Amino acid sequence: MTFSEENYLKTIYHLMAVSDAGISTNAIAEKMETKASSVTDMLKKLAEKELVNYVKYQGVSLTEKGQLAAKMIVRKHRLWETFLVEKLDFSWDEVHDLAEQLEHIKSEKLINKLDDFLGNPTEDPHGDAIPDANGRITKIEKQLLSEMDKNRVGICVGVKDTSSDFLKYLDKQEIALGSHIEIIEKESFDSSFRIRVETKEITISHKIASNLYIK
Amino acid sequence: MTFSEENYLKTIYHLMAVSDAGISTNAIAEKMETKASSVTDMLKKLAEKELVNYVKYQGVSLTEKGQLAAKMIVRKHRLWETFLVEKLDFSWDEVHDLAEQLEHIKSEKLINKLDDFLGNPTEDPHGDAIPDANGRITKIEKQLLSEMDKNRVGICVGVKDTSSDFLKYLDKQEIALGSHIEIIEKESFDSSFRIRVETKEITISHKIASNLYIK
DNA sequence: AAATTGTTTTAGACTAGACTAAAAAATATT
DNA sequence: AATATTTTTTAGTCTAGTCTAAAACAATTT
Repeated sequence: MTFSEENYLKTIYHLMAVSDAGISTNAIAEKMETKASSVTDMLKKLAEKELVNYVKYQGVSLTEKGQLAAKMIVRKHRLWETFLVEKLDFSWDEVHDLAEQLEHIKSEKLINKLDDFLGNPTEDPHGDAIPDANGRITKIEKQLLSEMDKNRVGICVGVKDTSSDFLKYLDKQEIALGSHIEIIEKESFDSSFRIRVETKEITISHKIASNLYIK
Repeated sequence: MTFSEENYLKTIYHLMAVSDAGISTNAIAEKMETKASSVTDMLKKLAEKELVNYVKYQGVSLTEKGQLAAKMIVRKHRLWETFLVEKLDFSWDEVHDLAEQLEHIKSEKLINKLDDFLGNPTEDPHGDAIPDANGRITKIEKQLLSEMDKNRVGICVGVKDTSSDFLKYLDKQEIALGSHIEIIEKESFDSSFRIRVETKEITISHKIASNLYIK
């Protein structure tokens, strides 16, 4: 499988996680910052290889085979991210682009050894689940902070947006995975939140709250 | 720089280490298992980028810029090999192909952090020197076992041939980097060697002896 | 020095993956 | 239901890197 094929599979996989319906050509094109015509070409190729179900004008979905392949790419991506943060001391906002490269290294043995080396983690540094060698995923029950009620408490277990900007903002506010969070007040006017992070009280916007997962 | 460009640079670098004369198109083609015409095309491209000195029909050599680029690729290759053996517990005959992939990951920061993580090694698992971040190489004074006299003793510090077959042979004979070697006898008829490896006495062919570096 | 042999380059073709522009199909609007 | 708009596909072009076959050059032999 080529780099490009792998990137398409991964993108379709991520889009399918959001909406189960057939994924549109345009949605893929937008996410990959490419043109719809390029997507169509690739979809034909992937369909030829039985990695996607593709019917002209009706979008695609992954086949079983495609889904497994995609999960293996996600597995690699998240294991490498974990390696970079845990072992090489990168910060969580730096690792995405590197993992985008590393996820294409071809070797099952390597990734399984890396998995062992890291102690078979089930989550990456952003709180996302790492599929195991068989593609199985340990679901984490989590909730968006924005959907929680006043006075609820919990632990920050993940982020929805993983953009560098957002992650840097969290660092600045000293919000990290594992941080203890308590909802002190919800401001109905602008939907902002007054929360306590460990011992510190801060105000965060609705946008921030809707990108933080709490358990 | 593309993968392909990097592979050409690396190949030229390795060939230059053997003979300082201009490297021939054919030599490159053979080493890379490609055709001479493909090599010519690429040499033009590399010359355009001022990575090689190329004059039609007269072979190539690396420019300063090309040499540094090549060293950085070798640096990455050897650091990844070291990582695979030291941290992930691969054997020394398994790591080459993987490192061929990993050496193309683009990030200075990553490779420097990896270097630190490994404790800034100066040699890889085959005893080859690892260039530092500036391209500087710590020369190891070493000698081919085949060029040493009777009764000399030393430590195995490297291998010339790094093929999987050869390395597996060494494992079988329990010859490793750091092994204590003593030359007991040189057989003039077939140039074979009777040597002691640690406490064990064995006979090795001239071919084996001429691929082992001793200090 | 001419002829033969071997090496290197050129010319032209191919593939993967991307693109633009135009055509076709699907969806939305009146 | 007919039209307008949007989405998707097709057709054709481009680039990087490879290839084959033929031509040009270099080296060797006679």
